[in-house]
Amino acid sequence: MSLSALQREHLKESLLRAGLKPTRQREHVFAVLLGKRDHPTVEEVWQRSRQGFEGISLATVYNCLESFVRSGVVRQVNYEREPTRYCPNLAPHAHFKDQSSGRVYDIELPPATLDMLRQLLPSEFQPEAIEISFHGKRRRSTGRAMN
Amino acid sequence: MSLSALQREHLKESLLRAGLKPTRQREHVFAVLLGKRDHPTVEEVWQRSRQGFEGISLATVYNCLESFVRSGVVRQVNYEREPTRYCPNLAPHAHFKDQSSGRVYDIELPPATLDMLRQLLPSEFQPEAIEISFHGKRRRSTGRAMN
DNA sequence: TTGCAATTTAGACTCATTCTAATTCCTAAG
DNA sequence: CTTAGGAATTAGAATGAGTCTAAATTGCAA
Repeated sequence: MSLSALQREHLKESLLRAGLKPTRQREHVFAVLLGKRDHPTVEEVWQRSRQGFEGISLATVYNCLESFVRSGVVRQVNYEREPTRYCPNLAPHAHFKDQSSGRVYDIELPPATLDMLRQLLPSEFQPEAIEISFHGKRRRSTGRAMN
Repeated sequence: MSLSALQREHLKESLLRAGLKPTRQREHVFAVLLGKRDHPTVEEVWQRSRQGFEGISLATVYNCLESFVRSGVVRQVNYEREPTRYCPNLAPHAHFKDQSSGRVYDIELPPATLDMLRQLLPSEFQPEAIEISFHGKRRRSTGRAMN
């Protein structure tokens, strides 16, 4: 439930590079985010953060998450107009939302796929981000558990 | 600014298939949507609809747009948490949002691309929709105007 | 120590969207 | 031509995720 030295260092550097300070709250919220590989909403991050950080405020959790996004250590995930979710997986990936459970899964994305998508753009479009999201149903798996 | 017989028929059928009624308001709002090939917000659709339909209410515009989405004649486009936009282009396509102007462009999507994306999913995931959105900057074009 | 700028905080506020309850509209039956 | 009933429309209230504000706190550097 707490950061490794490496993770702490990574966070610190990323924040500083963005002109932000590594604070107790930010370290704690980041640890919470890494502690469970799902895609929690702000509210969920807040609930989890309060265990281990007495009295941290919702506003602070909003601020922390925004600072993570600004410093590039976390991604935002939006589905329709539901509450924004946060994702500490930095590798390029898409998202799949299972409409029965509401859960969001990461789908690995080969670099070639991104390249191919970029090629679809007329040359005057310069993409800075590509977002790919599926939604549908997830059948009972035949293989082993995932996530 | 008004529907062709074909378009009117298409709308009517689609609504009926979804168990909804073709009404004056729905026809008008649909015509407004087809009348300009951009990606208007509800508020924008409302403003446009009031010219030509005295006193149509915002709630009705919300209802109409929802009925179009439910009957499959229009797509929703969401960027971050900005107001939802609506898109009458039914061909498979991605969206590109120009962060300087705020404008959203349609990017044509070859069927092969969608197939390739579907292949990335483990077999237990059954997608019903795939959404691809770019955002970035659009340079001064070297070619002819687009849209 | 002191000063200062960033951060945290509680609570007020915003605003897109949804809900509610009353009216209006259509259609089909009598 | 009425009438009944269900859907659609409407104005306005309610919701709720997210943002803003202003005051208190923190942590660092002079």
